[in-house]
Amino acid sequence: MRNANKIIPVREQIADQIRSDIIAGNLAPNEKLNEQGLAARFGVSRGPIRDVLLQLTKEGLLVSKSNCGASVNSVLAPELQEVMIDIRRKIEFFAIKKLKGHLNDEDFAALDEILDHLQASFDAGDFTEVTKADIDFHRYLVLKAGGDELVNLWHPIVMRMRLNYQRLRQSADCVNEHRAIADALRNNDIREATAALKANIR
Amino acid sequence: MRNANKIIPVREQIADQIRSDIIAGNLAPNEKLNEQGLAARFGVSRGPIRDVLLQLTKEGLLVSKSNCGASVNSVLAPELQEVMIDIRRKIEFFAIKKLKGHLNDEDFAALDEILDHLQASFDAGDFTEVTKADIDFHRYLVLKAGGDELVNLWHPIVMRMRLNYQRLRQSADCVNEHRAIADALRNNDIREATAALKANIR
DNA sequence: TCATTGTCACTTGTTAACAATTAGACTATT
DNA sequence: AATAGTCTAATTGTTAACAAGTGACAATGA
Repeated sequence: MRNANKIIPVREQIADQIRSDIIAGNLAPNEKLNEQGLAARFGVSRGPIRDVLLQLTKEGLLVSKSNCGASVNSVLAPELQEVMIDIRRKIEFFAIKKLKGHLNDEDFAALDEILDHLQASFDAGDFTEVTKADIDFHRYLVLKAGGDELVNLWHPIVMRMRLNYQRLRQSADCVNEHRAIADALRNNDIREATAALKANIR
Repeated sequence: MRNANKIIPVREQIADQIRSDIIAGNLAPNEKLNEQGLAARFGVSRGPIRDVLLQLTKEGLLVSKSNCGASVNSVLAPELQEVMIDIRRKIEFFAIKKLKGHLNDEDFAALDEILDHLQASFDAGDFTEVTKADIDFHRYLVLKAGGDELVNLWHPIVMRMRLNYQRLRQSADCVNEHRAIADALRNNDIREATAALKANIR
């Protein structure tokens, strides 16, 4: 049983919020982020804000030039996008291969919960939440297979990809694709799971 | 012609120094880093130090728990090490494929300079410098092919790999392997360059 | 007119003091 | 003696003031 009421540091909460804003499109590419503006918005001083901007810059969501502040990164060149997709597939293929036969009922319950949330968000038309649930689903598998270490490598890639197709492909297939992955995992059918993942990550 | 005397921000200099310390083994895995100790050492306040620790944590060199500080990360599980190698090869293969026919004399001069430095450092027995030159060589190609964007993805992986085989494989082959890569690129022989890279990245 | 220089508001970088949290030692109790 | 509880010192998290850098615009001079 994992810790139920986990504590989330201030800096993580702010980072999540800004990530959401970028995914939701509230912050357009090349838009500049003002430190004291953000500080006022979140009711903290500039210190933690600076921490967050540094983190998001390291993740590739922002770009920052010395003495000039941080702004939202623009889309990747198509060729780099391809490389990112390749790498992300490699990581997640590794994850499901490693997890074959090691997922228990608790894991599937957690995945189902995420899928339900995904479905509900999609029905409600809340595409920001759809994206978050989508990411949560994949993160669960990556975390289980490779721990924080692998998540730290994987996460920036996903966020960078998300930045690219802003809200382009939020079709109804999204839910089905993830259900297909979960079902294949439940059946221990790695070939099918890999195929489903490959179809989903693009 | 690119800017000759480029300015390096304080925070980058400190980060580089700490990275070197970790690579050189002056900072052992699990060793804790004290903020005000580092602040005193570099003659700055704790602010910039915190920035650096955050950065290095995002790079995977350090791990930090809330309110408990940062410490040097330990080695990767072998299976994750394999994944890292795969990903790094993917990135660098992409780089040389893209660079085929696009490297000019200036590029080769820069690579030769790095190789000379590598050779000299190896002869002098300065293995920390050898490692840096090694990384510089690869970084040059990755940067040229994919820009900062790709370097940002690639760099943490390399550093994380370095953390693993501390100073294990600093054989004389190191120089030769890199010369082989440079020569193959000069001859526009991608097959050979890829093979040489594959032999070098392991 | 055009280029150069100086000024000014604004933003980021840095610092030092303060608040909150932790780890370790010490004591008291069973 | 072992354990629980409390205290203290050390460390991290946060804040607000100060220093330094940037970009835009006006003034100056050829």
